[in-house]
Order: sequence, then C-alpha cells, then structure tokens
Amino acid sequence: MKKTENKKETKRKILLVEDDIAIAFGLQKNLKFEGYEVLVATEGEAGLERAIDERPDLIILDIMLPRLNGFEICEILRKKEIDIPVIFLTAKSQEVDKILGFDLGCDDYMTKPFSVRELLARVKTVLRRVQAEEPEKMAFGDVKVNFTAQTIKLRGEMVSLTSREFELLRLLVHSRGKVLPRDFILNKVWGYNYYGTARTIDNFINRLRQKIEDDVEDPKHILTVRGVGYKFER
Amino acid sequence: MKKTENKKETKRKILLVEDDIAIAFGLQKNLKFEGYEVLVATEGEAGLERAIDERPDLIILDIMLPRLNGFEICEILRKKEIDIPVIFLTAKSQEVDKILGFDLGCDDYMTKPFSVRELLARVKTVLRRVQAEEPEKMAFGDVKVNFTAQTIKLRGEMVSLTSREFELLRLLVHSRGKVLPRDFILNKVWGYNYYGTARTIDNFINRLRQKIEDDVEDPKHILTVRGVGYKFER
DNA sequence: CTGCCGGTGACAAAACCGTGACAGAGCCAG
DNA sequence: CTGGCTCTGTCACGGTTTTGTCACCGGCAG
Repeated sequence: MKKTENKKETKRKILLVEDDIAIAFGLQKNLKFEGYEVLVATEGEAGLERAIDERPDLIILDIMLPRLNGFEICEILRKKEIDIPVIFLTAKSQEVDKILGFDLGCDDYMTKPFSVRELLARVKTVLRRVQAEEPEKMAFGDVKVNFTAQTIKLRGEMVSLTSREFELLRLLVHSRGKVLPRDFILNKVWGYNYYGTARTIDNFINRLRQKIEDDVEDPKHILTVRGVGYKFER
Repeated sequence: MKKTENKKETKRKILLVEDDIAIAFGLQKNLKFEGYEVLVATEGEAGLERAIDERPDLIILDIMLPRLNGFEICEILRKKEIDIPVIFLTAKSQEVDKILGFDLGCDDYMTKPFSVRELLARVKTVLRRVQAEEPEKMAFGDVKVNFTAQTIKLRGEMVSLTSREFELLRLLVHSRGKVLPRDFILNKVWGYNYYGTARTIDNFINRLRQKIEDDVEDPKHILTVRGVGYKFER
C-alpha cells in the first residue's frame, strides 16, 4: 500500500473523476488552492480504483464517463460499504431526477455549467457535515480521545499515537460493543485491496493496548474474541 | 440534498428534556419534520419519569435543568439498567469535560449554540448505530444475551462465552421450546460434515449451564431430554 | 545518516476444543 | 423392588489452533 502524504494536519482528500480535461484541471487547481489534497481520474475505472485504494474524504463524480459511469461507480462503492460522500456533476438536468431517484446516498449534485465558487461552498458543507457526525471528543475509563487532534490523554497525560494506531482506535471506538472480525478490521483500516497478515493487526492491537490499557495482561477495553477478532468496550 | 424520507421502519421516539421553551419548541418542530415522534419535558423529574414510562429510542438531554439535572437523570437511568442512548446539550464548554469525565455512557454531546442541522445528523447517526445492535438482544430469567457483542449478562454481571459456546446458546435460544436432537445440534453448530462424539455436545451443554444456570443440578433453561437431546426454555 | 513507522516472521504462551474415563442417574424388565 | 443396561454429567488431559510478543527489516522523512 502506498501512502503519498503524511497527514499530520488533517488535509482533506478529494477525488475528482471527470473526463473533460479542461474542467478537471480547473477544478483541481481551485480545490488545491482551498487547501485540499486532490486526486484526479479521467475515466470511470481508474476513478473507482482510486476511490477504493485511496479512500478520499469526498468524491466529485461526473456522470458521463468513459468505461464506467458515475452511477455505476457510486453503486459499486455502496455495495462494498464504502461510505464516501459523493457530489455528482451532470450536464443534463434530466439526470438530476435519476440522481434523486437512485437514492445512492448521494450528498449533493451540481448541473453544468456550474459556478466554481458554489461547488467549493458545497464541498465545504458536505465535508463539515460528514466530519460533524463524529463527535470531537470522547472518553472511556480514564482515557480521553480527541478525534480532531488525533491525540489521546491517559489520566491527563498525553500519549501519542501513530496515524495507523489512531485509525484502528477510531474504528474500535466507533463500533464499540461489536465484535469486529479480523478481515473486517483489515478492510476498514488497511483498505480493501490490502492483504496483510493476521500478525499485523495483532501487533497494532498490542501497541494500542500498551498505550491505553492499565494492565496489558488483563485489558479492560480492547478485548480479544478468540477465533474471530477484537472488540472494544468502554 | 435531502435524503428521501424512509418510513418503512416504525417511527422512532425521541424524548427531549430542555427547559428553555424556545429551544425545546424549535427542536421539537424540526425533529417532527424529520419524521420522529417527539416527547418533551421541561424539567428534570418529569423527564426522568417519561424516560422510564415511555422508553424512547433516544433522549436529548439538557444538563442545566430544574429539579434534577441531566447528569443525575442519566445516572439514574443507568443504575436502572435502562440503556437508552443520550445526547447531552450543554451551554458551557467546560461541562464537556464533565460529560466525558463522568463516563455515563453518553453517546454524544453538543454545545450550545449548536446547528440544528448538525444535531439532526447526530440523532440520525446515534439511532442508526443502536438500531444496528438492537435486534440482537434478548433476555430470559436473569440472563441477558447480546448477540453482537457475543456476551451475556447474568444478573448484571458480564460472563464471557467462547465462540463455540455462544453458537450453541444461539441455536438453543432461537429454537426455544423445541427439542433439539443431538445430531441436529451437531449439524447446526459443528457443521454438516463433522462427526463428533456425543460427549462433545454434553460437555458444551455443561459449560453453558455452569455459566448461565443458577443451580446446575437443577437447570431451569437448558433442559435434558433423555434419549434425544436438549431443549431450551426461558 | 538516523530515527520513526509500519509490516513480517518466529516463537512462546494461552485458550479452546474434543476425547476418554468414570460415576451416577434414569429406565425397564423381570 | 431390584439388577442391569443405557444415557448423561463431569472431570482432567493433551493436541491443536490462535494470539501475544519480540526482534528485525525496509522505506521514508527530516
């Protein structure tokens, strides 16, 4: 798996799938200027692939695309339970009905020609909304997690987590009470096309435990479910 | 864009406890518009009472309240083992630490002034989350089974089961009242191409009894049907 | 270059599962 | 009622699988 950028500051990653080179280029420039990290794909399959590999925070998706259209991409992503918000771009207003009827969980759409300024505003709104679904902070035991700062405090003392560790913790915390099978964890944290060994997860679980459990021998929060995976309890 | 309203599930019931009439009224209207059934209480005791009587799916709880504050309400509910998710509302950001520190199992919180849109989003998130776990619970005697967490509670105390034990229990519970022959159990829990001995099942039944029966000598739930197999009664 | 991070493999430790042994309970025939 | 047969409850043990942990390596950034 490739990591193109170290995101210590949480730069939001946007995937733009648009076959009209001029539009793609213009938007990319504008989005970058606004401080986003921008990935571009100019045809459907590549777009889908990048969406799966890179897990952007948002996808701006043209509908008319070579090889695989916007609807199809969106549908495939939903089937894979990849819930990335999507803003559709469309030239034909009749497609709007389709977008609405489809109920793909699309977050917004714009009809061409559109104002770049307006698109930027919507991008901002969608991202804020998505981000807002996650509380900024939460606590369990004597651990406080700050999701926006990507830090945790253990009895008031800062403990630093690497980004991978934090992603894992986030997943665990969000699915508290549920048993998470290993392959599920792999998919969510490491990505769908990644094939690591079981050891990898165990190791990260171990590192997390070292950092947040009082007694690593007898963990209170990150619990092992033998033969399946792990489970988080507060 | 608004997501099309989904009405096929039963209407979710939300209890709003908030003493500021203006806020209460505004929120109520918005929540109703989103298709929720909304109960309102404007002071603490009434809120607690309604929570107990009506068992809403979610409580939105102001902290500063006449007669009984939000923390207290939450605590009482937890003591009674009424596990309704709570979203706290607070005016002071310093109270956030308290919410976190309290560790009441609060599901989320918002500081005033907050965006109604954001609150609605969180309501949705929390409900979706609990709905995902909800149907996976059941109780008999003084045993509570949580299927997603793969755990059971015996008189409030967590008891851990191994996966195999849990599978067996699940089968028993799901076919309660029916007599399950040994070979049937073997097929269901151990798989169709598995040939174990009778002892195996008996052993697991035994282990289960140890964990959930008050008096193992005289089991109330997992009953032996001599010459055939076992039967579960609640 | 050096230090951090992420990932792998090896090995030890623990948990779990299944079996056999045995005792005691249940059932039936005599 | 009783003896004998069968079935079940229970225990302890060992093999197997899964997990915890450590050491190490390569890549990347500073």
